[in-house]
Amino acid sequence: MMEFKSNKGIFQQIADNLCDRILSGEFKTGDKIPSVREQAANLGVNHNTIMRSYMELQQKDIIENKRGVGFFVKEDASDKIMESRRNDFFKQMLPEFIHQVELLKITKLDLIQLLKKLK
Amino acid sequence: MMEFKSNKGIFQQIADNLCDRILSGEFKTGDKIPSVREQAANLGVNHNTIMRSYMELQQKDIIENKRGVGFFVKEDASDKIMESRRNDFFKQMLPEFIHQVELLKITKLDLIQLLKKLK
Amino acid sequence: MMEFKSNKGIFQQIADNLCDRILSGEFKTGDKIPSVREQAANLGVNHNTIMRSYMELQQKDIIENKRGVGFFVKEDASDKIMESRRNDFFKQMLPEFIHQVELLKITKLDLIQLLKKLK
Amino acid sequence: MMEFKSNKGIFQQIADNLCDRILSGEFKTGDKIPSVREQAANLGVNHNTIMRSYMELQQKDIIENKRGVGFFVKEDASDKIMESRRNDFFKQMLPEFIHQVELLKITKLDLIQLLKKLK
DNA sequence: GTGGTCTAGACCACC
DNA sequence: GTGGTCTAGACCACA
Repeated sequence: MMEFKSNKGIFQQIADNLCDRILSGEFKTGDKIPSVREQAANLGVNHNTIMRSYMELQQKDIIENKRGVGFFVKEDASDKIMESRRNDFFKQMLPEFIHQVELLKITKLDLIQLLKKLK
Repeated sequence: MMEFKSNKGIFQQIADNLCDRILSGEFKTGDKIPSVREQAANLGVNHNTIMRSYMELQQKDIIENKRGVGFFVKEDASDKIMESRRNDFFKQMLPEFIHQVELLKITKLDLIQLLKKLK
Repeated sequence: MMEFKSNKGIFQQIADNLCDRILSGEFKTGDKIPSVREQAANLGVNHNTIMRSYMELQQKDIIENKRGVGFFVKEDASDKIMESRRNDFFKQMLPEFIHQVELLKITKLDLIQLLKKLK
Repeated sequence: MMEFKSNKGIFQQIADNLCDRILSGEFKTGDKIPSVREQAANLGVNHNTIMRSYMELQQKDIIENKRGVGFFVKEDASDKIMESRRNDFFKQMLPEFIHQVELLKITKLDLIQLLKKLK
């Protein structure tokens, strides 16, 4: 089973979670990831939902399918994941973050203080 | 016209945008904001969508409706907006931001450099 | 209703068919194509199947979605379709064709005769 | 090892490949073809898949099984393959080919040029 | 056993 | 009204 947030699609969260596990080293290049239906059972989710996650990751060249055998982690999967996340961060999160900081009139110093504390 | 992001509802983005303009001082207490239909034409959006934005803001006590006349900015609107944004920022955005920074292995120094440049 | 071949996925055939109709000029840039559920009813197919067709075409930049309104033909859709088909032809069909011709020991002259007759 | 296309079954491609080699004269009437397990190792494929290829060819009277010894090329195998291919070519490939050529608006002259170059 | 596709039907957010 | 997601369950081809 797995807990799902309501703001993102379940299939997205499953894909993200798998990426996390690849980044953490749990799955490495060439490793077989859980089969669609096995994963569906694990997470208590319909197999179509898993399928969609896997298709998405396949399109992003993170996993590949060996017919009749299963899905496997592709070479450089970690790099691709990191790159994609970096992209999201710099193009979406960071600008919004800056925008909010400015609107809230949080000064540069305040912000740096804030970040120091929290890390 | 206005560009809309795909991750948030259009009505949300319109409401947010109006709040931004209130915070910036473009609209002050007692000012009339654009009529629903005018706004709809400006933004190239169905008027029902504008209506929903305005209703949302009315519920948050940021604007009020004078029937047959239009919507007007309420007293202390800026404060209410700021308070709500602060809340969102510290409870949602900041934690997520920190999380991403850590995942991407962006160092404290990198981050501070980044923020200095961009502001 | 629509007749489907068994060798290709239904969703593929539906996407292809829509492309054909774009190429034929039935749908032009900016036109709204039938809504997912309307199309589903038209073709006697589940709406998920139509959805998949449309998603595929959206990814290929042939159609786009206006939220809450429907799917619309994008600019240069015809060009993109033609390019994609050309690609398929030269990278898949033509080589296989040549291969078969050689195996069957059909001479250049025979072949040209054949093509002249049939066109 | 061998590269497999995704549009046809692997077992099909293996059978086709073997036929190609028979046509080319690499295997003649009475020759023993590679054993199932040897072939499986060569192609990096499950032996069941090879088995299915061989069964298919056996049914078409192209090879035969001598129990405990192996599979052997039958008499007139080449002729049977050729006949079957001719059939496929004229009933399926050629019409589709013509259809695509017309869709892509490739002129008769272009086509002939193309075929001259490639052969 | 593996993926892949399709259906029927539900529920949701958004316009 | 529009798309978008999910479920449950079925069926198929392929390895």
